[in-house]
Amino acid sequence: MPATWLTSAEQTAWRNFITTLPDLTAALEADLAPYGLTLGDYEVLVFLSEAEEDRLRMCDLAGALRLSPSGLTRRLDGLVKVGWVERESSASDRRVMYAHLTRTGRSKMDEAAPHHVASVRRHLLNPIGDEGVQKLGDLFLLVREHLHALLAV
Amino acid sequence: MPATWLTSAEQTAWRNFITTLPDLTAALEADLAPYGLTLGDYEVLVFLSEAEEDRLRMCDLAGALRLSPSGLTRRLDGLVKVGWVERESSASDRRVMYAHLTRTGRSKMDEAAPHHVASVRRHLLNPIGDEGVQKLGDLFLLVREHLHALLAV
DNA sequence: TCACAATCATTGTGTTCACAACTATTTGTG
DNA sequence: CACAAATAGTTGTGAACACAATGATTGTGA
Repeated sequence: MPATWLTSAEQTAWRNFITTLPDLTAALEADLAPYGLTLGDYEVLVFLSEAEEDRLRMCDLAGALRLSPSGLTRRLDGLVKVGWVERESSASDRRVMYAHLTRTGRSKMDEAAPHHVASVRRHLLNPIGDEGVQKLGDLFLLVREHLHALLAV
Repeated sequence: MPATWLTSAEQTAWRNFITTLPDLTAALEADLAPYGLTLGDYEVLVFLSEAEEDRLRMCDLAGALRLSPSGLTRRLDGLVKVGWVERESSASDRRVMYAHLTRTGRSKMDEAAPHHVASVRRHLLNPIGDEGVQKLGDLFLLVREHLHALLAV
């Protein structure tokens, strides 16, 4: 029966988890900074680069990034300014704006991605090893499924 | 040798991890909101409640929270305003201000903590099971050690 | 056909944060 | 003892974000 407090094992697991997270993201952010990208910007480019025709509707992209509509508008402003993303209005629905990865954005991505991947590997995947990677994926898949089940209610 | 891209297992592990994190923190935040606390505020109270004499120097607290000095000042403003934390100047070193958990802050903590613990259990610990909890602690201990080794350089 | 609700993106408004500059205090050094 | 350097905390400025309101467009039902 769930007590009102954490067991010792739960305590250390939870503590290790939340205290490490800020340091991990800071390390990834720092490795990405030399390329003129934040982690948030990079996520935008990733989603666009994997989308059909290198573009996504603003609202879909906002949902994928867990970002508010205005937050996405503002973030895209920066990427548009440097020319890595452009806005395209839809022909079929003139309400929607597409965020479209430009050719230079794609090449910027190609330049930064290997270093970011190396960064992820260095700070997270290598330290936990192959077995840890497998386990990490399993664990957060379970958490993901739980949270999705909540939303469905 | 580390390739420039992730293997399939690495890919899914990493994706599961980063896509789940925002949802997890949002769920924890939502469960804490009814008690008038943000996750950040709660962290402040936790550190203070575990400290010697329920108080910490501002700079130590900022370091523990990975917060800038100004960020901590602002965050404390809110907690001071509702009377859960108070500022105390040190007798021995007149530069330092202590953040001190008040009696009402302590009781607020006692009220909210069980629910927050239940929230952590519900959204993270239960879905991954006892074995998962153990593994989670192990994994992030390794990451933590790696990151700390970096800082030492 | 027309009105009305729903949807999509943008533009204000306020909050929170980090970075930099500043004041106050302590410590180290000649 | 005096003065420079370091440390602690606060205040100002700017960036990034969420929420609410607005403008624009679509589609649905009378």
